[in-house]
Amino acid sequence: MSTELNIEKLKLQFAEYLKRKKYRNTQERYNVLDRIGELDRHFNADELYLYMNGRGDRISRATIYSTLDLLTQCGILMKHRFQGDSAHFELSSRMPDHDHLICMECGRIVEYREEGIDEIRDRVCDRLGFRPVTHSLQIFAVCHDPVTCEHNKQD
Amino acid sequence: MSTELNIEKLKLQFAEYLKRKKYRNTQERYNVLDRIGELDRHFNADELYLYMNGRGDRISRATIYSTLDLLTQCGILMKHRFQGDSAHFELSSRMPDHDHLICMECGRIVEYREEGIDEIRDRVCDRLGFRPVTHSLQIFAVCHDPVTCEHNKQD
DNA sequence: GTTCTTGCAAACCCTTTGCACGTCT
DNA sequence: AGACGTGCAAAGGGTTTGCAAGAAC
Repeated sequence: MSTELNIEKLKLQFAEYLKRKKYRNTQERYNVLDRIGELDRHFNADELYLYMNGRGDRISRATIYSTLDLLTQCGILMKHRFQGDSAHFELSSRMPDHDHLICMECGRIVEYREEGIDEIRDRVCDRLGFRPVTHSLQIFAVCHDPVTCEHNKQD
Repeated sequence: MSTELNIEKLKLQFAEYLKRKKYRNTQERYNVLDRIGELDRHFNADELYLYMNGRGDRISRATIYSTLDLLTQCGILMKHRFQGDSAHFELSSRMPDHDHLICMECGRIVEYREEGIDEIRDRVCDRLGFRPVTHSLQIFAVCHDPVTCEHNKQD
């Protein structure tokens, strides 16, 4: 829903970033952001590559990786390293300030927001002499109901 | 200090695990655990490989990876994926229930324990219908004092 | 003696890089 | 025109795997 609408704003934000850093406005870079908006979920570089080429865009992995890097640097994307091999990305604006629960049975990733995490983060940073930037609270858990769990693998 | 002493207990725990799973008691497996105890810090597979071969053990990377996997499965080791490429390991018993702060300037990893994280974890699991197993709260921050920070890179 | 584990090297996956061509400015 | 970005394929780093030799049972 709102994700679709936000993409235009994100493209403006991206354009500003490119301009500020003196990077060029290429069609590929904006295409990548468009397609990410269509996906509307966690993805890794190769999933995006396959999705884009599958739907007719002609884009290389090199460009995908390079653009994901730019989008992460300017804060539009969040880059996560969950258990597996590849890095996962998602739009920061999709669900701001959320964390992840990973089901140890089926690997499903559930997003949640919970009060109190920021306070803990700030307390720790204060105590150790750091300035907080961001955090990642990954909860590893198993479902109470195996049926719900097993059948809801993230696609 | 106490780490050294605990290694014998961990070896017993490892032996029990191997027996239960019908895996064999090999010298290499116990050697790996011994050397991890000596390291007494975060490490990745290759650091352990180099350390062991540097001090005279003859052991292959394949065995290192395989044994790290067993030690993780039986809970003796915790496996982390920080920002970089390789997985990091550490003894669970070295500092139970701690989390990590990663300095975004120099990559240093600071361990901390903070009240309230378990409560958040349990609250989230309760709400989402999961049984909590473990968690990992990574705080990304930058130091107030660049001097303190830059000069304390984790070796 | 049989089966599992090891060591080695090759294979593998994800990601980065070098180079020639194409595109933005 | 010049500089940067792209696509392709090859290289790179971390990890896994296939296979023959060796150790545990």
